[in-house]
Amino acid sequence: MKVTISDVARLAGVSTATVSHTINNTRYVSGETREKVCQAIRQLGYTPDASARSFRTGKKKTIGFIVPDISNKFFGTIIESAENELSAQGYHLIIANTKESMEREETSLRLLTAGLVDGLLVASTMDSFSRLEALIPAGFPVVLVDRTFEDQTCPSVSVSNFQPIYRSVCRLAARGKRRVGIVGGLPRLSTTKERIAAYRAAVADCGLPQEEGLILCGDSMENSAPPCLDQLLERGCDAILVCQGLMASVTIAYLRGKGIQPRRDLDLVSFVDYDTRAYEFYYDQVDRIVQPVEKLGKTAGEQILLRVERPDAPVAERVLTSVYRPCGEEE
Amino acid sequence: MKVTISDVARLAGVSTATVSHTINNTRYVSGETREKVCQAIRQLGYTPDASARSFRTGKKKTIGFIVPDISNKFFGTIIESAENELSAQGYHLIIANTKESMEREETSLRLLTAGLVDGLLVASTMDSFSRLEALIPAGFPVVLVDRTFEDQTCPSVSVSNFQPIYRSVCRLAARGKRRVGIVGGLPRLSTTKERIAAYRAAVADCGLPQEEGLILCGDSMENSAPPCLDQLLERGCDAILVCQGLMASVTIAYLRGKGIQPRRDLDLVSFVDYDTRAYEFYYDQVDRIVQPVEKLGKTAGEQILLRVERPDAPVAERVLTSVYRPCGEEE
DNA sequence: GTGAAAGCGCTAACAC
DNA sequence: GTGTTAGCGCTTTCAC
Repeated sequence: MKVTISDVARLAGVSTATVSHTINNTRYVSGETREKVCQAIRQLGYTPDASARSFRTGKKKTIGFIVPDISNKFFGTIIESAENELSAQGYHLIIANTKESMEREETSLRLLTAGLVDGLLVASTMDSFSRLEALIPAGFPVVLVDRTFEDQTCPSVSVSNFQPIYRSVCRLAARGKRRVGIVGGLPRLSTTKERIAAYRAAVADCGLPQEEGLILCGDSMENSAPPCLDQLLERGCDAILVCQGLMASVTIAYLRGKGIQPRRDLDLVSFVDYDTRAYEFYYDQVDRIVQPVEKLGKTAGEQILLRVERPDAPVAERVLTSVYRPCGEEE
Repeated sequence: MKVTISDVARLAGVSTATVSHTINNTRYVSGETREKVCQAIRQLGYTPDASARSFRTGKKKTIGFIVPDISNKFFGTIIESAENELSAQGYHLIIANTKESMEREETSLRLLTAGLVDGLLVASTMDSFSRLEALIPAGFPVVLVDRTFEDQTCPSVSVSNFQPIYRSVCRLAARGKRRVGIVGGLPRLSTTKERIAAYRAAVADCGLPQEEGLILCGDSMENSAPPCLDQLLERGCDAILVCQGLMASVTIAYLRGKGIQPRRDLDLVSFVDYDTRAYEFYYDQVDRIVQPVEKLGKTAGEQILLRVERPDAPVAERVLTSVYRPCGEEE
């Protein structure tokens, strides 16, 4: 049978209150008593039951993370560093994978907010904040990760998109490129929208042709890049921006399959999920936009814990900066 | 304030028992009563509290997964398909990342088995089964994933290693390669040991030189491949097997950086985490060993649910088969 | 066909 | 410095 706190109390000859307090260091216990209790605990092999405890206290010591695609290294890395942060504070991480489906996200939101977790990290695939908000109980701690909304009312941690994209287009123009195409992720996502906006601004400012046909979107999953690339090539692009790490890796391999070599045949700007540098193919032949992925996860972890512990803390929108690293330039 | 089952009962004018039974379909409730209850639930916006429920029933509807490296796509994919399987049955997934540290695995085991989850999936980094077993309460449902132990007493789901490695060495020998090197993962892991054993057998059977210096191990993380490769090249290898997906990706990029091209300069056999085919670099120039990654995750999910629901089911060791796909051969 | 009520194991007033 | 005890919200016997 299961060993309970009363078994320990009985064996140690004290009350359950004392046992509880010794375990949790929540009021003074004399050295002698403490010893008896620890002794009894060891002897019985007692472990406090986590679900009884969280039922009683209302604290689950668990954070949920709703992710669009766990098998994508970008999110894998974010999860990893968030988990680091959380486990250091004694919290656990529950994962829900949506595969970029709004329905799946709805289900997960409903499930996780029903007393399963203390707070929620969400890299949302929703097309509007209201749809998300509707599923979150009032006052429930939530932090948006990577993807934001213009009208959001909860804190977020994301990455700056404007500057690196804008700069990269300028540099392409300076190199004499004229037909610059762009491949975005899912059109409804803030990341995609911001990146395309930055591209539009730069194209206009640099005096490049503003053709809607050079702006294409995939679905943020890996297999969506090739059809976009085919179209852009057909439309005579001499440079292409790929705005998502996974799609960018596929791009390089796909172009190679067609005998197209970066730099020689086509200038490429690609988002990289993280900075492997030397071990990456053509790392010296494509302009790269490096996102602070680890930092994103770590900050997300910090922020959600902050909100869980102090729900009335001011709502912050943290924006981390990505780095633009043109090929051939070190550091 | 929080809405409880008694609030619903009061508003509907029935007992809490009836409310509970209506929600859970656990005994007959007349259409009329059911209607009143549902009405009240809707009106109050009631959601049963998950932690109260799991406290009461002892069922958490949650499975833990102890993983060596979430940011590795191999495990990301396994997690994804396991989560699919679990969420379809109304279960959640808690992740713990060990980063191949035995201490971290110990902590996670202790934490997760203390009433947090109904069962555990473990891709263990332990050097012995006994060390793992010592931390698992008797009768606690556990399924080992990917990595097994000779003396294990719990069920496992893993991948066959012998045949593809053996065949690949034979084929290298047939192509006239003589100095075949191998790069394994962490030496203590079953996967590494099995792969090296298969390599040894094949080398002996094919009459190739049996040199211990051609057998090198990394740490199963991505940056460990290059030093091994340098050594093998120095020792004059004309073919190399890389026994781990992540290390294999790095290998290809690393060799390119050194101007070494697969097939032309060096034959390469590499584990691939999953079968992207066309979108992969040099997919047509390296022999590949494709592991059934999705299947591994799915089966792991199925197996742990089986054990959670019927703890006395026979202990099965499921071994899935990897496919050996020599370059240039379709299908 | 439905209700009353006893807990699940723990924490935290409150009492001494 | 320690003990008593009332619940947390739910499920589930047992009774009618």
